Amino acid sequence: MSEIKETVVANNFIKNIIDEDLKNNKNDSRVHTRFPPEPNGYLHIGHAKSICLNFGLGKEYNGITNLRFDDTNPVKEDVEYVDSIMEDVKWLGFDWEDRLFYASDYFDKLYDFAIELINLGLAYVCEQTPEEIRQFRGTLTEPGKPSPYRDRTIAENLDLFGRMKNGEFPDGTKTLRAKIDMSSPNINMRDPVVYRIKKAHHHRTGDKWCIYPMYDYTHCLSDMLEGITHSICTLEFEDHRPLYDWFLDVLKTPCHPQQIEFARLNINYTVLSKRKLLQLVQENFVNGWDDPRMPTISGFRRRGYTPAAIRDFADRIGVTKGESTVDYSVLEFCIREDLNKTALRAMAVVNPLKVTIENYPDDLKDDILDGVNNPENPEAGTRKIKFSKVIYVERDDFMEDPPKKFFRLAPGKEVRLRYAYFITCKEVIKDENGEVIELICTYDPASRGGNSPDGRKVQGTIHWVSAEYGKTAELRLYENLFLTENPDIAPEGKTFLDNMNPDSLKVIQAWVEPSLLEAKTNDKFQFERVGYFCADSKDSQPGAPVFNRTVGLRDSWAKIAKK
RNA sequence: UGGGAUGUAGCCAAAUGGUAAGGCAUCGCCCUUUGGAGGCGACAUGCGAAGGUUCGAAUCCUUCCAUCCCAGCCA
Repeated sequence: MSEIKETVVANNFIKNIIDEDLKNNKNDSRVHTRFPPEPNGYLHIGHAKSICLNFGLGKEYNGITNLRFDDTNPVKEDVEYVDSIMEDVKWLGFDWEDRLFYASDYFDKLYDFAIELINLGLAYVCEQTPEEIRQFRGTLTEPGKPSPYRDRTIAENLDLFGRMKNGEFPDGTKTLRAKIDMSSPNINMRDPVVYRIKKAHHHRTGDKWCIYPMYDYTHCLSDMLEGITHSICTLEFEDHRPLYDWFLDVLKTPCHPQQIEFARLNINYTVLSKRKLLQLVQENFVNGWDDPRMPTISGFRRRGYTPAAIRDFADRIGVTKGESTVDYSVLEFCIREDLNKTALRAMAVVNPLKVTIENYPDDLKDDILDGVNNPENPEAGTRKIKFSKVIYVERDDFMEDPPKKFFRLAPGKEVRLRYAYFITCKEVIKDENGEVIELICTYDPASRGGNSPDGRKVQGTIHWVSAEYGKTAELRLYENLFLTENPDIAPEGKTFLDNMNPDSLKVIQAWVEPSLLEAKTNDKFQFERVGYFCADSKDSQPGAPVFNRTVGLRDSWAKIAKK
């Protein structure tokens, strides 16, 4: 039985904090985290980092982790997104058990806390327009000025807030604001808005509410209500922490979760911003959120990445407070490492060149050879592959005038056809344009299986597909979606869209071993010497799979050839 | 030019006053019926800079520099 390998996660500053808390018996030595996505888009690899962190901490410290949708802005949120988020978290291998929550579950309680805030004299109903609020807020270097509505009586505030809730006022005409400090150097503390009026239909609460609480107010209280001990978020919320703490300090609450911020993930050649990903989808630069070129979890899934590879990636990149950009090669390493051990091998010729073996008998049928399914795993067994007089080999595996270290086919050179025979190139046939269209070779019948009884060595082994028994299948060859390391850097007047790679998708017909036509959706293969491929989950038909290139194989010949 | 953070190799990232882990990438060599995989080796007299404290500093102190975030009724 093969155990799921749980890599020992490296230490990080958050674990150091938790270790310290545990030593001091803080939170009764409980560890309770949460993953709090807003359902306004699909999850991407950056969220995967956060999911692995939060659920990983829960698991490692014998604690628990909630899934909570931060759904306080109905105009941006949708059930399509909540469904996809749950699917993605599950697929990554994490389980929130019975702890699926929504911030909207707490709207009643949040409303009561707002009343408490008013009664404490710490919140007021403000009637400034958004523009006025902005002007009164001051700037980074100048303090703000108090709103003229700041000193209403508690009774008046209670009345007005109740009427806001009852829908008596149009959108945007009034807000509930916390009364904190208009001259704070931290702009978040300059009387932040706590509730706004939005007569919008909410995906869960329907039309029950027309006032919705803001993030800062909602998040800390939701954490508190769930008994979260460590509330982990990204760096941009660092400035919000004083506000997070303020609500919890001022209100009567049984516990006070600790907000800890870490740096969000960046990867070169990719864009990880929900806004930009949404734009790519809406403006049809890609074919949906799960387009295999997208850095979304669903995109990686469809591309052929595995949950284990993504978890491994999250472990390798670490967790810190320093902004950083991870090299894409780390991701590729993780998926290759996983697939190398698990993917079945097969042969596929991406760019075919016809080879006729002139001394192969015309009437020889059922020349059946054995191929190893996975050299990394003997239990994967072997398969039968039919050989024939005419085959296809990779066009790149032939050079008419090869350089010194080219170990493949060339006039007069002998190579091994994987699992089959040694062949020697005798003649090169060209069309009227001088294009090579066929090779005439001879084979050595004694080298059947790939070894010659006289012990002679060949330098190269190439893959092939029988022209008689092979089939064709659609391959989708993916490249990076962006051409530049940081797609966000664009000249004046240009945007990240101008940095897109026009060749990020190439669709070709390849010759494949016949058994590949029976591939099921999501089946993963290594096409030997080519790369890892996965049967597409959407466009494959029974008997007619479409293969997505997950990642190419490392290609050290390409490096030599470049020199 | 207010406030909050961060600087360790090409890219990530450990170190908690005791003499710079590890991974990716790169470069050698070995092995190989995948130019894959695997194995072995190389890769920071140096921790943003300059001063200082100390027997001893990436870690402590001072000053400086660079980068990121914040002025939504978004999260």
